[in-house]
Amino acid sequence: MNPRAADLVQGTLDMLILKTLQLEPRHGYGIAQRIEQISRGVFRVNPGSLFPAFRRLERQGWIKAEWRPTENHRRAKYYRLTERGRGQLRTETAEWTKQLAAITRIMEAS
Amino acid sequence: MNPRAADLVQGTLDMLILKTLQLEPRHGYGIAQRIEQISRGVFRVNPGSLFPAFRRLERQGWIKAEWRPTENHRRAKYYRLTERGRGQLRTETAEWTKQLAAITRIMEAS
DNA sequence: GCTCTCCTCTAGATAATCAAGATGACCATA
DNA sequence: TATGGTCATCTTGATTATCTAGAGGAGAGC
Repeated sequence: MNPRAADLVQGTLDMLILKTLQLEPRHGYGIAQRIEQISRGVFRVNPGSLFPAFRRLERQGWIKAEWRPTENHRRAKYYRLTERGRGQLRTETAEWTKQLAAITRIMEAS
Repeated sequence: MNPRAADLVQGTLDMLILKTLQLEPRHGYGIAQRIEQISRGVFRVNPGSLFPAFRRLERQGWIKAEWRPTENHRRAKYYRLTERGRGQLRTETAEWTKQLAAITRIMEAS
């Protein structure tokens, strides 16, 4: 069996997607690629997780999709962060920081 | 509605339980209390998550249970970490560290 | 007797993820 | 023209960790 990429820490995918869109709109495939690259292969996001996440985030009004040609003259659906999406990113980042600190405290308790 | 304790980051409960047992055996209720205390109330582990986790960990041979009286002369099931459990704790800690670094890289990418 | 706290445990629902594809279009090469 | 690679979207079905919302028992204090 191949060395498998780690499963995503459940609950973080939405935050990672929003974060990935913070600077500029991207299409789904590009988002997955970016997460894989920056995580240095630790997270390999699978389409069966990615596309349901897009629908979730769209339904909440945090991202918006638009069909556009890519640089390679192919069609792709570009997602951009809405204003409410930026707010949500801040909220989720704060929550993550809090939980991270809590886990760290437990892991470092002597 | 009361300010609710944050949901556990999914996948970390097993690690937190093993960690809590690292120094000495504890009973289930005590484990939940300790996690809540050290996390300063961020995680409020609920029995419906806790006891299934115990069965999982026991089935894997990572913890072992034994009925014993508490300091208050009540019966309680004390769980202790097995040798294999200590190995598993090391493995999960390493994996968590790796994933944490990956998430941090994504969250800090400019 | 009564209630509070300690402590174990269960049933059912929810929801995020995974595995394993299908589909189609552009592009390079034979 | 045929073929195969890679870009790109999307689906179906299963798994599984968690949550909500309890039940139940037993000692302690009043």
